[in-house]
Amino acid sequence: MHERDVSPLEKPYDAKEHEARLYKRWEDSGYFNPDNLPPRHTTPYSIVLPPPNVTGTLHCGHATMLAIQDAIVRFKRMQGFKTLWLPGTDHAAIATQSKVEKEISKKEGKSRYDLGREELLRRIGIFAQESHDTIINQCKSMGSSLDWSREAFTLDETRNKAVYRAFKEMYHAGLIYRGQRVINWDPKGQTTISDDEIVYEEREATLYTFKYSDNFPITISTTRPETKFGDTAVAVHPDDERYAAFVGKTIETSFCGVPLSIKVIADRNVEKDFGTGALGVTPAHSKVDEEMARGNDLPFVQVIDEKGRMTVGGEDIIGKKTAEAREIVAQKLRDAGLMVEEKKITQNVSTAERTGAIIEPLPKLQWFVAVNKEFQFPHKNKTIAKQGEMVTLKTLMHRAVESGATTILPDRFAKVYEHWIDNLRDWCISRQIWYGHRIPVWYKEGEVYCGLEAPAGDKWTQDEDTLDTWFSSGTWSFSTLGWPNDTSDLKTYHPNDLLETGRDIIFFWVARMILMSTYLLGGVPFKTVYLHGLALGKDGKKMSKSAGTALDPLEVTEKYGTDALRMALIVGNAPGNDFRLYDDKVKAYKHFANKIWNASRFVLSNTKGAQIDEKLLTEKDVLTLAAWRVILKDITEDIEKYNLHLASEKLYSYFWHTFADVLIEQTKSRFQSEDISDKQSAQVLMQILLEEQLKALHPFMPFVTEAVWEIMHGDAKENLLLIQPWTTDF
RNA sequence: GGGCGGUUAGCUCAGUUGGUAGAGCAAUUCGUUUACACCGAAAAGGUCGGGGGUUCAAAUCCCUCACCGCCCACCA
Repeated sequence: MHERDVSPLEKPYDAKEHEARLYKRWEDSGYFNPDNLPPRHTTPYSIVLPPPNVTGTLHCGHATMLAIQDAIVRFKRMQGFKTLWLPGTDHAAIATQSKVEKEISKKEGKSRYDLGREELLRRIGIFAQESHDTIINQCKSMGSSLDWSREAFTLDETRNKAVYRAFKEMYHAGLIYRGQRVINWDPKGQTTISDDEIVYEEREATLYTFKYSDNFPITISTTRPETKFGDTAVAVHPDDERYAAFVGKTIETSFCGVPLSIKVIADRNVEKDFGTGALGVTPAHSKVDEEMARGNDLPFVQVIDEKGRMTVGGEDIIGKKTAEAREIVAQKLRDAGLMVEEKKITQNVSTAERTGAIIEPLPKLQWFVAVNKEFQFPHKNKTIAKQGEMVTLKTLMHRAVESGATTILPDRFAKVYEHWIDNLRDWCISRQIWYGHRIPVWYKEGEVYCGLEAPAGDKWTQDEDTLDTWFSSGTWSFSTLGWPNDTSDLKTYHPNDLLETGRDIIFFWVARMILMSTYLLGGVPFKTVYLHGLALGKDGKKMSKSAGTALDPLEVTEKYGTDALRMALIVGNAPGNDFRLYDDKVKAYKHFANKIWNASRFVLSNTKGAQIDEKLLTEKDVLTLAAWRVILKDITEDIEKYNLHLASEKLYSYFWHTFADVLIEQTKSRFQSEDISDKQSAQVLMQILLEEQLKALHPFMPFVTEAVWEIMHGDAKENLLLIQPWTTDF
């Protein structure tokens, strides 16, 4: 039996004295790795960490996910599950490259083209490694019980193989294709981006109403007159009698000195009441117009290049940026008496998430994932579809959730997910940046070959582009477990039991993981998706680094302790809802950590040498213990339903207001009592209650509870609170 | 335009299937009798956004309106 020394409890709880030390004890014990857990841990339970981007440091969003996931993982581990929480980081392609590029440009005035591919990648590699190290240490300081022996990186060798295999299988199935499409071009980042990487910003714009020229019978409206050099049609609503006589005709005209051949077409998407009810169709510079063009067999005329400069127009226009050209064109129209009206309107402008640049739709040859293409489901004995059944990727994504194989919490997000899939278009996966997985396709004189290495023979050149970072993170649930190799980890831990992540990346990531897993493995990637909300500042607005409203989680833990921050991130944070994080809230839980510490001191110093035997309990104390266990049962069920916000609050409330305020106060006289059996009973009761509460609190406040436990049970690794069995005597 | 969330004590938020309104923080009064002042006790504070309905009973279910926030679509 461990000889209890309560002297460390004499002063107030100081998180700094214990945290790094205890984390090391946990790590050294090996218990973060499920393979090392005691034999009672048989049934697997798995979570993968959403890999933080190697773009810098940990923010409150990371702290939130770490607090929630670690609480769940510690709970499951104590319950006796063979618990795996697998860590990793994300190379985050465009985010990382643009960050490094920005720095190089600022410090050295050089662009990526000055450095060249190899040198830029070398620099990014250094930056990524530094960020990685910082982030890993920060994850550890949050107390995260991650299995570091299985750490993964989206760009490491194993993940690289997985990405290649995914690409190859989809390529050969015709689900990845190369095609000429109007894509979202980011003129600042000089790359394509997917529809999901667009952020709409409301801005004021001028709606110009005019005619191309005097001989053209229809007046049109646009906010971008400079694109009209690329018009090949005018579209009107089929029921619009004003223009019915022109439909089907092609009119030769000109625009600011450039000849145009305009076909008048009818299309249901045109609003009769907007502007003049007629719209100039620019197939090369608008996705909507592109669709009309394909339906009506219209030619594409590109008039803007990748730098966002004009390639068509007069001397005074060619080479100008679009915004400048717009003014020149408008002035010409005014001068020629063609301008009918100029009106201010507010308009949603598409901007690039990462660079903030206004998106320029351009026709380009790019790689896409076909989400609507039918194919035969290739897997045997799967519940999501029958082998050979005709399905699309969309079908599979739908079925994952509709079938109940994956449950989304809170369930209202299931509707959001379904709606997104319905509207999904082919996913553009090629990027013109250098940091990332190079597209594994090789070309030679019209031949195309898909492979990691060039085929035998000379003159094969690899596709210059890299893959969208979400293509690789889409494989995360299984690439982290060793796929495409048939590993025992994959058999044991896939599908993951839980995916816990921010509600803002349900489309980017959750949906893509479902796509990849249902297609490549034939089943869902995880059984449950738990979406947490955003950590907001005290003002209720999104924290922003540039506005200085971002809380640095490490500064907060420095001040109040990690347990305090973890509690502040969990209590009152209902699934899916945004929540505010502020100093006072964290402070309240620092006080709670101290309360636990002091109450423990009282109990331990008054029960030295006393036995723990429930048979010694008086009738009344039996009832008190039973009342606690009713609450504990409730708490257990809350955690199992992932209602951590309820469980944590109940624990807080019981510990403080029942255990400390009532029971401890009562025992003060009982410990002095002449009635030996009553005194004994009080000692037994208080020890049991303390132990069971420490266990129950451990997932939420691992450090202070482990520190007390250590005083009670010594420092043998088998006695770590980390692996003590969850109380089940309800 | 479509959808979702929110509106509960001064502030920040809980409230699981309808059954007498809860917590933390702040503010008030009192209290340092050996766990803790990073404390305790007491009292105070709400017609649960407005209106209507269902019910013996509504913060909770239904309808409607208002305001705040978010997401999706993209009317040129």
